[in-house]
Parts: sequence; C-alpha cells; structure tokens
Amino acid sequence: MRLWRKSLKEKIREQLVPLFPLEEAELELTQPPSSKMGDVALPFPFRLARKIKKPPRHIAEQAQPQLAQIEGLARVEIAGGGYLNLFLDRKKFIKEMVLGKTEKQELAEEKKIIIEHTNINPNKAAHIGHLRNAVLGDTLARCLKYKGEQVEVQNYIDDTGVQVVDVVFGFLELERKTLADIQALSGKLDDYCWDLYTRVSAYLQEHPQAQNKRNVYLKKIEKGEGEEARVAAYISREIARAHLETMKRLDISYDVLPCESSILHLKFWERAFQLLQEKKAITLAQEGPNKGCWIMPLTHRTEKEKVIVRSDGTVTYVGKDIAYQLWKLGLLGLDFYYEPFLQENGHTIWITTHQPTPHQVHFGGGSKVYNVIDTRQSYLQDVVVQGLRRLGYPQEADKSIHFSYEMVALSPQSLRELGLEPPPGEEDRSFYEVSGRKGLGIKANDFLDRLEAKAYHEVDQRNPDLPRPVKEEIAHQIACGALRYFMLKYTRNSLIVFDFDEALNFEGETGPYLQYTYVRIQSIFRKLKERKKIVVEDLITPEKLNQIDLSPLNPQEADEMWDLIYLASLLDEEVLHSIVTLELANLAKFTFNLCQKFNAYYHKYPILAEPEAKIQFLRIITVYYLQNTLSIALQLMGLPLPEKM
RNA sequence: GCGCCUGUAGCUCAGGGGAUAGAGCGUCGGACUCCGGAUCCGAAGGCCGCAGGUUCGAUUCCUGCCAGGCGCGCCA
Repeated sequence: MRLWRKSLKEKIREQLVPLFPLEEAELELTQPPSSKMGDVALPFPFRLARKIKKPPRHIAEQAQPQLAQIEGLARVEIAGGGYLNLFLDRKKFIKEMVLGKTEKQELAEEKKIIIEHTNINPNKAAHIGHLRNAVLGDTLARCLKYKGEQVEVQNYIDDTGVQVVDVVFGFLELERKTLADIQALSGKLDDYCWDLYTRVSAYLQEHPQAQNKRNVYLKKIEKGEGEEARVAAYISREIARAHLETMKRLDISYDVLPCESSILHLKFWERAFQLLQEKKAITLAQEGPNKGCWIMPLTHRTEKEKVIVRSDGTVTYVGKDIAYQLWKLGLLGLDFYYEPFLQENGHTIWITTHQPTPHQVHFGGGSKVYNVIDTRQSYLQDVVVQGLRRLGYPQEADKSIHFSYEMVALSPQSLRELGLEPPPGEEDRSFYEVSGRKGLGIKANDFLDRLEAKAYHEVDQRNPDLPRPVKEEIAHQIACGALRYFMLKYTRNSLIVFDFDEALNFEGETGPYLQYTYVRIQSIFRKLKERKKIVVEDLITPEKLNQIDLSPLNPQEADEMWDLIYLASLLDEEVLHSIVTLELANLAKFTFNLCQKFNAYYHKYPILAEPEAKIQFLRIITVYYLQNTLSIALQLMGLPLPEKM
C-alpha cells in the first residue's frame, strides 16, 4: 500500500537507465499470470528488443543482476521469452503493510472538486434509474475524498422546469385543488405525484389545446408569480425533501442544492449571455432554419449547430446549463444566497435562494467538475464544454467531466411483476426504458422496502434472538449494501436491464456477500477475545511484527497467505485507477475478488482451533490486515459494515 | 442519413497487443460433529459477431460489413 509500487518503479529506473535507452512509458509494471511466477512482472525487454536490436531474453539477462540489488526484492527471475519477474521480500512487505496507516491519502491534485449528481426532477418519486446516478456520484465522491481531494456535492433542483409545471397543472386544473388542499394531503407527496404526473402527461397528449394554458403556468412559475408559483415552490421543496429521505436510506448526502429558480431570479443566464456575446462564442443566425436564433457552431461533433437562444429571445436548457457550469467553475462572477434546507447527522444541506440571507457560506468555484448524467445527454454535455472552450477557458473545459453511464431499463419479466403493460407497439422488446411520463418504473423506496423485507427475513432466520430494532437496522444495512453493490458492479457502458431476481439476490457477487465476509472476520475476532482472551490489536505492534517468522508455515499456506496480503495491498492503486477511468466497477470487482480469495483462505486455515501459536499469529495478522482493507473498500462503496447479520 | 456505444460460456457481465480468456447466476456432483452453509471445493460449458489489415504475435489496435442500443428539438 502507500505507493510502494511507485517507489519500486523509481528504484528500477535508477538501475536500468545507465544500461538501456529506456523511456518512462516503456517501463511498465504488470502482473504475472500466476503469483507463483512472481509478484511483479517487467515486460520491457520485449519493447526494447526492437529498438536496440537485441533478443528480449538477452536484455533480460543483462538487467537481472542489477535489479536483484534493489532493496525489498527477494529475487529476480527470467521467464518466457524475456519477462523479468520480481519477487518481493515477504517479511518486510507484510510488516510494512500490516503496520501501515490506512487512513486518507494525501494525493490531492485539485483545489476543489465539484460533483453534481442525483438531479431528480422534483415532481415525482425517485426510481431505480435515479439510484444508479446517485450511487455512482456518491461513490466517486467517497473515492476522491479518500484520495485526499476536497469535494463538494451538488444536487441540482429544477424547480421551475416543465416537469414541475405539469404536476402543478394537474393539481390546479385537473384536480381543482388549492395549495391548502395539497398541503393537507395525507401520504407521501412524491408517490402521489408519481401517478398524477402520468395522468397529466396523458391528458396533455389527448388535449393539445391545453398546451397554451400550460405555457401560461410555465411563465408564471418562472417569474415566481401567483398561486401557480406558490404551489410549484411547495411541491418542489417537499419532493426534494422526499428524495433526500430516499437517498439517506443509501447513506447518500449532499452539500448544496442549487435551484433553477435562483438561477433565473439572480439572472445568471443574462450574465452568461453577455459573456458569450462578448467572446463571440455564439452568433446570431442570419439565415437558414435557425434564422433569428443565437446559435453555437459545433466543431467537434458533426451534429448541427446548437440553438442557445430562441428567436423569441428565451434561452434553451443548454444555455442555462452553460451559465450553471460557469458558476460551478467560478467563472460567472455571480453567486447565490444560501439557507439551510435540512440537517442530517449534524451535517447541513444548504439550498440556494435569490433573497439575501445572513449565512456566510459559499459554494461553487471548483477547479474540476464532474457531472454525473446518463449517456443520452452526452451531446448536450459536449455543447456545454465547447461553450467553455469558445469563451476562452480551455483548461476549465478539460476539467469539466461528463461522468456518463448507461441507463437502467426494465426487463419484460419485471414489467409483468409490476403489473404494467409494455407500451403499444413495443410488445416484444428485450428491455423497456423507464419513463416517469408513462409511469413505467420501479420506485426507489418500493424496491428498498422489498430488499429490507427480504433481508429482515434472512436475519431473523439466523439471529432470531436479536431485538427487533437491531434486526431491522441490520436488514437496512444489508438492503443498502445489496443495492449499492448492484449499481456499482456493472461498468458504465453497460445497460442495466433490471430484473428482480438478480437485484434481490444476496449470494454470489453481491453486496451482502461482501458484508458477510466482513461480519465473519468480526466474529472471529470476537471469539478470539471470548474464548482465548486474545485481543487482536495487542498483537499488531512493531516489536511483534519485527519478529515475523514465516518458516512454520508449509509452503502451500505461506503462498496463499502471501497472495492474499499482496492482493489486499493493491487496494489503493485500485481506487486511484477507478477514479482515473471513472470505472467504479473496478473497485467493486476488486473487493469481490478479495473477499472470494479470503473466504477460501479461512475456510481452509482455522484460526481459533490452531494449536501452534506461531502459525496462529500469522493467520491473525493476515485476517487483521484483510479486515482493515475490506472495511476501507466497503466504506468507499458505501456498503455498511454490520457487526452481525 | 450522421455521431456515440455495444457484440466474450445457456444467462448476466469482467478482462485485455503477448505466458493456460475469467467471474457470478443457472445446471450437475461434492464439503470439515466447522471460526457463521448469505460459505467453500469440483465438473460440464468459449472459432472473444463476421471478413480483411497492421504486428514476430490480435480476442484486444485499424478498416469494412452484419446485428442491437442510444443520440442528432427554437423540449427539459
């Protein structure tokens, strides 16, 4: 852990540079196919072979004695056609890893990183598609914080958009309700609106003439006028609160909720428009179909130019997004006012407002921004980034990252389970897109309830004597773990076709499997204390670890212990790699593999029952190190750590 | 039509210019009077979509084709 690999690489370079014309990129450290062949492989002889016209094997032979001198290496072997395989000094390495601090690293590269995720329209309940977004964003935030970055998490609330307008329209026009009626509604507003939104969508479909009236609503809500705006404000706040509740079940939280209403009232767009005109980032189309519109020419994409301001002078969605992105990067020269929205475990979630407040907090102004949005929006995200470029901010453009991922869709089977019909004309598709408009989707809370109910049943079978609230808490932890792991295990490009059987599974490659592994380690430690009066922490001291003696182990066990510790030590790199590639599935797979290997290990090598103290000690430090590593990995993915389950 | 993404075991998915292509699920067969069986072990199962090209070497890179998905609004 702790960048040992980097320092190893430097030492290797020192040894090799006098011998060979070796470029930085040519010195690559890889993994031999089997740990028996070595811990680290150097394939550079193959790359050099062509360059200096010598056979790889010959190069390897020349390098071998030099490399063998490096401190921390036990030996160096030549394998295959010219691989150099390095074996680490096991005793030294184990000691360093087990004693090594496993806290946050100090590798920050940015002043402040902003992650925008969740961004659910506040007009209906959250569904499973939103959960993928939130889990990815939250996990990225955790990984970046672990790396040492300062991270600010934003959740954008489109409280004046057409989706909210539709629901307001439904309440006032279709249901003839007043604000007071709405406030008096029993039950959860987000669930109520889930159905209402579907009805409104259908109504507007069937009554095109109602569009005009809806547009009046839109204008009033944007301007903040009348009952319409008051209802919109109430609904959007209430539903945003409901979304936060849902996300809290998954241990996901935020720092600030920027609202579109604030952006409108504080004239963020007007400022951005001014900047775009000044820098000639957008132009007024003189002819063609977009005549009279302000458009942005696109150079990277082959799609047509993008309209930013309509011929009637109103701004499009992308235009507002450019203004928002400028604010996030501290380039707009304007800021919101803020007030507390709610308290969660001592943490305040702030919301923006256009009225001055006494609170001296500030958000935005990041040096790097991740926008977690599904892949269908990549074209628009490209437009935003290109806007920055055309405004003369190439660095900021490079640091505006669209963290894109594929959507979550529903399998035909899951549709049937929900009692829903496929949309007309789409009866034999292999998956169905979630659609709030059509009411096609699985509500996040409903699914979490199902997970919790199943988890409770399992816990109850295994630990019937635990008090009910404890069992409920554990069930909650397992449900959270199951859901989060499920959302993380697929790579970003992979469309998740949601299937209840798969998502409700607790065996195999699942969150509960990982949690179970952790719980069993806890259980071993507990029993060591109870039955043998051994307190594991007391054994982990520099003095005791200096005396590590691997010789009592038979070679088979020594290798397996080594493999495990070595694999676990790669966690840090795995996290950094996951950040760079934005493939959090790497971390998920890594942790799963680690658990698998560990489960096999302790199945084979008992700890409590081991009579030989020296062997027991070695097994204990192995388990101790695994427990440490595993708890970090699970927390990075947001999987709770139950004591029992 | 144009752009982006995907095609790997029955299913769901990893991987990746080189040393025997890997998991989970499912199927079949096993496991210690055991530290938790939400576990572990084993078996069966693959022309890595097709065809060319680059390379000493391609499942991986390039091109073309085929198949599927998603985008391409003066909607958000």
